[in-house]
Amino acid sequence: MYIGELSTQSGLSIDTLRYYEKIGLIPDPTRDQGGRRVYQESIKDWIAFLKKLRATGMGVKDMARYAALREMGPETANQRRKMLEDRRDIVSAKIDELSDCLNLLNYKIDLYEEMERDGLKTSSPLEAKVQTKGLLKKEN
Amino acid sequence: MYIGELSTQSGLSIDTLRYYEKIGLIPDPTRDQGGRRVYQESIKDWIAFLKKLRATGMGVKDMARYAALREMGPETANQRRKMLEDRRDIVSAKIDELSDCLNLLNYKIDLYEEMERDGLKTSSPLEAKVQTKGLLKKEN
DNA sequence: CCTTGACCTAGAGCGCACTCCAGCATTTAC
DNA sequence: GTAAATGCTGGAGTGCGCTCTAGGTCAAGG
Repeated sequence: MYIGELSTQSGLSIDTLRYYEKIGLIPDPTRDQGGRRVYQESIKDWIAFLKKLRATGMGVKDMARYAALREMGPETANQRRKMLEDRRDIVSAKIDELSDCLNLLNYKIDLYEEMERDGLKTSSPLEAKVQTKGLLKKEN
Repeated sequence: MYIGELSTQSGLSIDTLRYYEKIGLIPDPTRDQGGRRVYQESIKDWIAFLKKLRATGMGVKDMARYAALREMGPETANQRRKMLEDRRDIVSAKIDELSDCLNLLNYKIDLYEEMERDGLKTSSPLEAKVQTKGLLKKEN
C-alpha cells in the first residue's frame, strides 16, 4: 500500500503521514525499488489509535513518547499504562467541563428564545442574568 | 479597577486582556488621567462567559463576532442564539467523541493491567487486540 | 527629589500542528 | 515515447492564541 492509498483509508493527509513519520509517530515504512513508501495493512490500526489520542487533546510530543515506548517492547507497558491513565483523567475532566458549558449554552439559548418571543421587550444584558443564576464562576 | 486587579480576578493575563480588547472581545474601557485602563465590575461576568466559550473550543474570531453582535444590541439576538445553538451541537458531539475515547482508554488500561499482572507473558501488540474488539474505526 | 512599581504602546516572537512549495524521480497509460 | 499521475526531499509558510520585549509614562512612598 502506497502513501496515497493509506491517506485515503486513514483520513490523514499525505503530508501529515510523512510528518508523523518524521516526528516518530509512525514507524519508518519499507520502500520499493523507486524509493516509495510501502505500508502494511496493520499500520491502519495504529493510525486509528493515534487519531483517538489526538482527539483526546494529547499533543504530538506525548504521542511520540508513547510511540517510542511501544517500539521498546513489553517492558515499557507500565509507563504506557500510566500515560493512558493520565490521559483518562484529563479526558474525564474535559467531559465534565464541556457538560457545564453545555448547560450554560442551553440556559442562554432559552433566554434568547424567551427574549425573541417577548418581542425584545427586555434589553438587560443576558450575561448579567446568567451571573445571577450562579451558572458562571463555578470555577475559574 | 485597573488591569492588574482584573487579571488576578479574572484569571486572564494582563497581556491576554489587552489582546482581547484589541481583537474586540472586550469593550474598550475608560481611562484615568494617566491613560490607564479602568474597568467596571461588570466586565468580570462577561469575561467569565468568554472563558466558557473558549472552553468549548470556540475560536477567538467567532467570539469576536459574538461580541460584536452583542454590542449592536437586542436586534441581533437571533444571530447570537444561532451561534450558541451551533456551538451547543459542536460541544455535544465533542462530548460524545470524548466519551468514546474514554471507553477506549479504559479498555486499553485494563489490557495493560492484565498484561502486567500476567508477567508480560503475551507480547502481541495491544493495538491489534483493540482493533479486533471493534472499538476503533467506529468513525474516521 | 528619586526610586519603585504598575501601567502604556507597537510590534516581534513563540509553540503547535500541520500544510505547502520547488524541484526532481519514477511509474503507468495511451 | 511522451504525458499524466504519483511519489520523493528539504525547507518554508500558515493560522492560532497568546506571550514577550523595548522603551516609555505616571503615581505613590521614603
